[in-house]
Amino acid sequence: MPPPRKSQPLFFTRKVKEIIKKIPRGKVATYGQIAAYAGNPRAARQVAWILNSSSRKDKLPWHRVINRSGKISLKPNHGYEIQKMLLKKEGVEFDKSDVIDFERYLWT
DNA sequence: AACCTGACTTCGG
DNA sequence: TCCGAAGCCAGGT
Repeated sequence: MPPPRKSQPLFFTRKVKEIIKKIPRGKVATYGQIAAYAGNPRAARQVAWILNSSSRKDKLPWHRVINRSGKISLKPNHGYEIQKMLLKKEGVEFDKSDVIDFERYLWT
């Protein structure tokens, strides 16, 4: 007989992880965008939580996720510089205000 | 077991 | 046009 399955609600989390893994190298996505793809346009917050919670163990490209303003949401000395470095490493450019150009780098 | 919080986004006044 | 509040899911206290 089949083993008991984990609770259903993890659907979103799983979906979000799948999507994040699909973000190609050198591209970025926003929290809201990912949430929308996962089925809940307003679940952007959970996306952030998932990254903070499972980015390490699931090897997610967390650095490719930024906020709607095209900027990094992490605070300086709390990952901001690391994320910026990782993106630059992939060829993503930042303007004078540290904003990423969606026209060029947003993953659709 | 209930309440709080979080790397955000959107809607209403 | 700007500011305040709600919304969403899961994990931690």
